[in-house]
Amino acid sequence: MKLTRPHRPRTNPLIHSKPRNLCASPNSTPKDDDENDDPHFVSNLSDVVRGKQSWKMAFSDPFISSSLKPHHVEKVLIQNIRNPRLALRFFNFLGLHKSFNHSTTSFCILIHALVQSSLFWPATSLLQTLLLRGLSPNEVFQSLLNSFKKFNCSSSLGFDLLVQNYVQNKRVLDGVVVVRLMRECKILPEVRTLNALLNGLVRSRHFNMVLQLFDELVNVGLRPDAYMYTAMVKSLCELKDLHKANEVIRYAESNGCELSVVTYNVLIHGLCKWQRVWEAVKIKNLLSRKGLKADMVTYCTLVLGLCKVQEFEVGMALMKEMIEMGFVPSEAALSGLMEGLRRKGNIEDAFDLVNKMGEVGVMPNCLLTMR
DNA sequence: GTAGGGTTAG
Repeated sequence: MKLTRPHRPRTNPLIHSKPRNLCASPNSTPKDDDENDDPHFVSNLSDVVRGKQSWKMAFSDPFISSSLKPHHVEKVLIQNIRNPRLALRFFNFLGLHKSFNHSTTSFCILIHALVQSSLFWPATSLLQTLLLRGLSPNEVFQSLLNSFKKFNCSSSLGFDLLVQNYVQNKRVLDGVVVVRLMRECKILPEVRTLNALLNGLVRSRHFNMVLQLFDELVNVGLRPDAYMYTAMVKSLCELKDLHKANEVIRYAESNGCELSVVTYNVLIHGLCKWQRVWEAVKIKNLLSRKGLKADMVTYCTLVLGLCKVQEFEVGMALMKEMIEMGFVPSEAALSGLMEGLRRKGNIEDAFDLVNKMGEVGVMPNCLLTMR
């Protein structure tokens, strides 16, 4: 239902302060308009936004609605930047109820303002809407940067949100573009943001990109954490640069970074993948010296790695060790080993394993193949 | 938020 026109329309403060350049050609850029604008119009807009009266009422005059331009809104947002919730409500009011076509600048001002107040969810949501406009990562970054500089923002998390958004939408390479632009402007992403990006790159098998990005950021002072080192080790392993993978771990250790068993498991898996199982076993044996313990993944990875090079007896020994330590082997490791033992005709060990498993209540599916 | 098990995007 449409609200009726106010009884005293002349009290609408906006009506008295319409911008002078109503007849400006539609092609004139907002920048040209800026200088000529009646400043009262914008400040009255701000008053209305902050005031108690109904926005619907104040903006019901079609003349006002039609003379309101994105650069006016930008100014109102800036004047209310300390109150991002209010600014957002106004922004949404215009967008939802007036179908107002906001400028990219308005989006960026609000995104930064919301982030400064830790209002990340609405900031992300705004960013998503902005990205629907199909801007290039370069364009979005430049717009964010302009407002970032203009308002002397204390937090650069708006840029992080952009990178995170690209990662979530599987646009990892666009995320890389943004991180590189950030670096050029001496803005460092959060370690968590970067880790999300690096893991996205690993998932999409852009391993060389992981190495490059890591170097670029460490060179400008970023301090990697265990997660970041793990992504590096994984990438190096996939690229078969096992020596460098080892070096990265040594480097992390010498820098006092507390690695978990996961990083070592990644290296162990890499070594197994390239048939360097004995080195992998060595890594596992050195874990206790670092205050770490081999876990299920360590053992299963090694057992499968040993099967790959037909070392079923050693695989069997490790399997026993892991069962003794109370781990229940994965179906994959179990089946791999059983199948190998069976093929080699080592039925004895195979049945030994079946009995051991019976004791802990696990029966491998592959028993069906052992008839 | 990082790891293993045949598994990979665009």
